[in-house]
Amino acid sequence: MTPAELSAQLLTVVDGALERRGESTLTIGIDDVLLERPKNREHGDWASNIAMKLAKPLKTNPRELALELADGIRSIDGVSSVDVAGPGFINMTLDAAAAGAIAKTIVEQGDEFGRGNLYIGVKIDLEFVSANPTGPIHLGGVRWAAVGDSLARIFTAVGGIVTKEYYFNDHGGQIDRFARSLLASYLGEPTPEDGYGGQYIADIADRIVTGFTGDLASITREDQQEIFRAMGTDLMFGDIKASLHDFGVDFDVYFHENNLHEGGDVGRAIERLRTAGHIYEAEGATWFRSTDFGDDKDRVMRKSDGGYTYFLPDVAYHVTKWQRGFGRAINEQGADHHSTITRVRAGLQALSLQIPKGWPDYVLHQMVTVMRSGEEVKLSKRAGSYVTLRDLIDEVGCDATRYFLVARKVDSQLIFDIDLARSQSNDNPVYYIQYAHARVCSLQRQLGERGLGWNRDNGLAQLALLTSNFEQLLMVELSRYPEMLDAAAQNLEPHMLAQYLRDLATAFHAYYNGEAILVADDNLRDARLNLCAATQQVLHNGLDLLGVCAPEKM
RNA sequence: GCGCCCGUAGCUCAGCGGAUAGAGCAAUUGACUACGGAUCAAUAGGCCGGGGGUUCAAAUCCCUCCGGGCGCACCA
Repeated sequence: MTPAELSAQLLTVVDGALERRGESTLTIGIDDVLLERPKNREHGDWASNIAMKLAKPLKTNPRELALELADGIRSIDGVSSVDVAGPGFINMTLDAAAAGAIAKTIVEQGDEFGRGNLYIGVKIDLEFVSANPTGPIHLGGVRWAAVGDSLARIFTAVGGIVTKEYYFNDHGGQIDRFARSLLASYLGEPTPEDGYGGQYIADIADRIVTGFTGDLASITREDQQEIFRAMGTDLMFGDIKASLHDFGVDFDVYFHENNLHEGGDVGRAIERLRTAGHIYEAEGATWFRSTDFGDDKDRVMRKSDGGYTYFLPDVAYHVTKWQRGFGRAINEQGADHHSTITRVRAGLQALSLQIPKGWPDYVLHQMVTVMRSGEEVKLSKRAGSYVTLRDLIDEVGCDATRYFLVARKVDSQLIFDIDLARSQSNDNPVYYIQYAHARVCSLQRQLGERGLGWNRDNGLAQLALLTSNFEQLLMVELSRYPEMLDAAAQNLEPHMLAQYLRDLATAFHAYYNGEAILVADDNLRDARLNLCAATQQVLHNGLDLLGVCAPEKM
């Protein structure tokens, strides 16, 4: 019996009770019949607070109503006992066969288990990382990469058609500063006042000098700077892409800001705003009257020097997303850019393109504090102090880094202690989860070595033998997987998956230590092996959505 | 000053309307000559930042104050 089936049955019982009371105005939907997993095992497999919710509108005592509903629930097939507890909770326990059915479902559905239809057919654009190619990708960007990529995988698992997109900012002041810094390094000049420092600048400059086929020394400084700009961003971007790839993160679309300028999107957007009367000239600049759309002050769109601020290209960029047919667009970005949200949405509204008001969605994540030797490392490209993705892959490892970064809620500031991550990487919960998976694999290997077999079909028929407390707890965890995945997708919170997998691994390790799996009794052994296989499958499916591997041996 | 986010065990974090607030690390103590101890079991550790409210029920929702982070550019 699946949670949804129980929920539907419960609804019928509640409807019956309402009918008996001649209550016709009160309609109860499937969502109102709240089923929850009690934290305490003594409260059964499932609990409902529906009696407490209905007591008031029905002008009755919650306990009385609960007792009445409990009578109806007792007759549901697969429910073995029902109790009323506390102020009116209805606690239900399933019989062993009904509970064991989850293992059968998982083994039969395999890789498909947990896939849902929450976002079936929905085209989703997920933009993340989008770091400027002015330096190596650092810890903040790695957090985006881990979270964004997992989110993309989760969306896909619940039916979404996902495009992972990277907005490549190869235009504007930051890039100029980067180019000037490279040039200065080449010429042996000190780093410009507002430029970037760090060893990587010298490295990139060297690579440009080596790679450039013409005679750098004989061209003008302007031309030199242009060379360093073009080749520098290419090299830097290549490095970023390569380290992300090694981290298991690849994008479907790399959108270059330059295309917006060259393709005329920016110009068209500004004309459309002008025609609609949303812009004005003042102090030599062109302004957007964003206060008409909820912003707290008007914004400059075109600077007095003729260049655009980032704002207009951003809006034009989102217009292309809309025009590319993404009913859902989600941008992941650092909390330090949160003020762009109002502006981008305001700009899109002003264009009158029938774009919904709350479009696009944002996932903001708080900043990462890096600790090393007990002290905070101030991250700064300019000062050249940072921890790069490459460092993390080399020193901590992909799986541990990904798990650590995705296991936290995005809106909590997190502290990344390099020494801890490196020296105690074995304490990372990811190994605990992977170990659970490897243990099941080991059991299956053991079978052969002991000359035992595993009759899967018999195991599926014997699931009612799984009656121990360990087994019951493990099955409860397993059955939570689909609903947990939906919740993670709905709330844009992949950390729920990371937490879940740890809980599942805990339930498995406890079982493994508490009961022998490879027992002499064929029926019991087959049934237990099926439960282990189900666990292995869910661990595998879940880890895959985190971009973490599920090893057979460790 | 205004806006967004966060204050939960010594540390890092879950829980976000339900029944005794959870986990990992750190501390203390145990476990089968073993299906891999990268494990398990147990003890100890909390006025869930303070104060008001809403509710049958608040760590969770609302208000307020106090702490911390991040924004508030003709930077991105």
